[in-house]
Amino acid sequence: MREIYQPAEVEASARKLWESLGADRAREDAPGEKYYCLCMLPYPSGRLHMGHVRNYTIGDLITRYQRMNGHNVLQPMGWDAFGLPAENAAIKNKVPPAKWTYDNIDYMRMQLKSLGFAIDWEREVATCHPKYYKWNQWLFLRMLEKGIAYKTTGTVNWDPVDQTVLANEQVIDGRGWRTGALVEKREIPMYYLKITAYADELLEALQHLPGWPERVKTMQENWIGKSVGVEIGFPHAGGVLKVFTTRADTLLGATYVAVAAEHPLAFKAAESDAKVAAFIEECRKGGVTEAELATQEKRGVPTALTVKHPLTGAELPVWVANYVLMAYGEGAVMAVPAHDERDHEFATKYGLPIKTVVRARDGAAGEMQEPFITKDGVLCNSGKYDGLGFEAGVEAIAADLAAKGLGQKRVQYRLRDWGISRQRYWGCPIPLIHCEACGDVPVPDKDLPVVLPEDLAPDGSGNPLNKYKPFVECACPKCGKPARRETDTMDTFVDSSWYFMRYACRDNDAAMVDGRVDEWLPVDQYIGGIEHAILHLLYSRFWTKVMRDMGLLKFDEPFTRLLTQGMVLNHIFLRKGTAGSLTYYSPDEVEFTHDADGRVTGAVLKADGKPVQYDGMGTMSKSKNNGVDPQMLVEKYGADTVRLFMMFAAPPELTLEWSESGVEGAQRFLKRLWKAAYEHTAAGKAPALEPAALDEPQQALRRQLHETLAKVGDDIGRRYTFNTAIAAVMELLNAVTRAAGTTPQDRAVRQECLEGIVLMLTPIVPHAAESLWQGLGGSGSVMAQRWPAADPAALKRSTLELVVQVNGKLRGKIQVAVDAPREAIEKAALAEPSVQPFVQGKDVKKIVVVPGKLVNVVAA
RNA sequence: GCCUGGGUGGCGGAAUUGGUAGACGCAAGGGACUUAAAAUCCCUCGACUGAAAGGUCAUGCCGGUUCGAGUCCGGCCCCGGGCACCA
Repeated sequence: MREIYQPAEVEASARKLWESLGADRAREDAPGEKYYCLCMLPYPSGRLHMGHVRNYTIGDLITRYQRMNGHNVLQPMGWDAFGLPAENAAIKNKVPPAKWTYDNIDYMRMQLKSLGFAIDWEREVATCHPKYYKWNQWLFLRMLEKGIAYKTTGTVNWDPVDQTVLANEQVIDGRGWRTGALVEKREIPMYYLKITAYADELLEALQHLPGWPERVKTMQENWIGKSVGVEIGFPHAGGVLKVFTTRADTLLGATYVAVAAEHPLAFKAAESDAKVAAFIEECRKGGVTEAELATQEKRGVPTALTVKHPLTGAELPVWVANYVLMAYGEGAVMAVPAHDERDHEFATKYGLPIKTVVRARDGAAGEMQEPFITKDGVLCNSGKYDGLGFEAGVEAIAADLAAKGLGQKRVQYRLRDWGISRQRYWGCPIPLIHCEACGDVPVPDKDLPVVLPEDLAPDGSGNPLNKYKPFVECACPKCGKPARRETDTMDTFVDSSWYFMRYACRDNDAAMVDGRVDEWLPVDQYIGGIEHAILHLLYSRFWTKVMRDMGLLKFDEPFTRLLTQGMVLNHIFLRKGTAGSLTYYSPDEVEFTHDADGRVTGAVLKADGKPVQYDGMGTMSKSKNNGVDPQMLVEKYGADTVRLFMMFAAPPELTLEWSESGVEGAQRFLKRLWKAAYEHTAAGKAPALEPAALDEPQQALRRQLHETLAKVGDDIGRRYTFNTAIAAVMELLNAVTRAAGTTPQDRAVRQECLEGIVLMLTPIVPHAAESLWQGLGGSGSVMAQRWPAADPAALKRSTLELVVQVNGKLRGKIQVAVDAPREAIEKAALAEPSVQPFVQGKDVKKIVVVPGKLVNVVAA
């Protein structure tokens, strides 16, 4: 081996070796149990950023670790290649999205290769490729046949100036991003997938995913939002108004009902009431996001309509209110101001009656403050229901309602069906044809894929497919008459809901999936950003179950274990344009300004010296222009240093604020390791290790090696705390460097230590490990080596150190035999000179002994 | 607003099941080597106090449980992530 560590040379030769060995190819017939290690596929935004490096380094680390443990590992890679940023780039640079996307893929593939990830590139998939998205279309048609896909209307953001639908991201402070026009809600026809039909299974199956983080399961559980309640009918002149409530017990406290602005009753009221009509119109302003709806001021208008209380027959006024969401339940609520926070706020604001029907239990502590929302009370002012608790109250009232045909218990989910229609060009075409005579006609399977023309360039004013006759104009597959092709494309979440299956059978043009999918899947380890905790992961789970029910595959859940990587954050700087548009500036185009005391006062753009707005920390992304390209670092330090630094910076699940400081430390460590190995091998071949012949310091060093092997195996294999694994290896190297002995057994122990260090680091810094392994005299590629196991014999020790506390404060340490009895430990602790002053003259009340850890003397 | 995480030295972080707070690394300061610089090596490095040994305080804030709390409980503050058309 060379005297000096030269990353560029080391990395090039390692990659050449691995390529010649075909080391990264995954073969179905290779020995070892299969292990599918998958990272979320990147959007080809142009360049990798540090979030990608973190994600894929974790995946590569696990891949290589599992290979060393004898598994036959598949690690593929692909491109989530449809989506909005390509259209934005097209508008800005006048390049067709396809060219922009394919160029980006080429560059980013090169970047991934330069980082040395052990990816099987022969399985690469790009979702914008017709051979891929053909199967989106094929499965969509199967879903249509089964009624899982259906058509109805949905609400979108409408830019009245550009006459186009806007993504939520394109709505800034309620205005269109390009026109600055106030955005409106608009109802348009869309295709939906019936994910709600799987709500129960999606919820229940979370119980059987022990390899998923609790927080992700909790988030999905709350997202699905199962609630058990009662659907209650309020009769009125034109029929019955249905509401859903989980608090049917409070029905006698209902003093009005409120409906959403999009509710049929609201429209009916508006026919003869200009104020109601104006309010509905007012509610149409603004965007459609839940965050926007939930934070707006609660407002409403009364209508002339009333409904009858289903039990008392009393007339209750109907209000139209913006806090009632059409998308949840029935789009209408019974309002019980005394026992619901939102109803209370609304009733107080508009002077509506508040009737208390729940009081605290007799003898229960706590004051009765309004609104009294606890379920732990008893009914009052409710006639025959007085005295009942929550559950008994619900049961009794539900039974009486059922008898009248005005109520039934049912389950309500917060989860809504998945709208997949997008009024956008750069996506997978929805395979339908609209015929005046035959209606919506599915494209026959033989005509799939419906290929997206790749040379169109959007200009921001809507989907260019609409104006492109060769695409739009077609013959009806049923009657042959001229017809119009659907120009909406699919949500890109469709593309990413099954890509991990296609890696197993990418070469099969005759079927979406084949038997190899059941061989490789489910994914053993999935790794990706926490931002996908709900949507992507839920859609993939749903999609898998749909395919299972169609007999296309045999598993129920796509991802057995999930590691949610923390976001890599960076500063965000922006300027607001005249029409409300935002321009984001990269942190390296910007400088913070400071006052005389060094405090940050603001930031200016280097180019013009004028202020920019600081928008806090946020995820590295194309849209915020705050991604850091790893390429400079890779070129300067090499891939291994970048990988090591990234893994050492923090545990994988933690959010990370980007900082480059520490990269040099990672490089320094590799140089130190290289130097230690070089100096060791330069002195000739080390003799064989004779464990029985070791002196005390040699034994201690060897024990540290084996303790480190045990810890690092646990940190990587079980805990997934790669930072502490690296720290332990650093400590070991420090100990090896300090032990300067040159006897044959000193050299033998050092050889064992260095080999262990190199093997432990192989998953993290594979290129350097390859050279070091060869240098230390190892045979074959380090890629073929097994993960080193700790030798129990080397771990044995005869004494250990216990901490002595007095009243919980550290006062001393004692050495005791491993098998020392409790009495001896207590005696030694009390006799310890540094402990003496704190117990002298005091009454020792109790001595707590935690075996192997500490002694705590309780004295007063 | 709702759901879900996080907050520990100058900085990234460690402390795995309630048991030594600050491992490992960065930055900084001092020293060695060098004509010099870089690189490398050695030492110091939470705050206050003390000549030292040591002592006291300290894990966002307030309170609680416990022999013992960064870790558990209650209440707040701040910062991320998601909220269904960014991916």
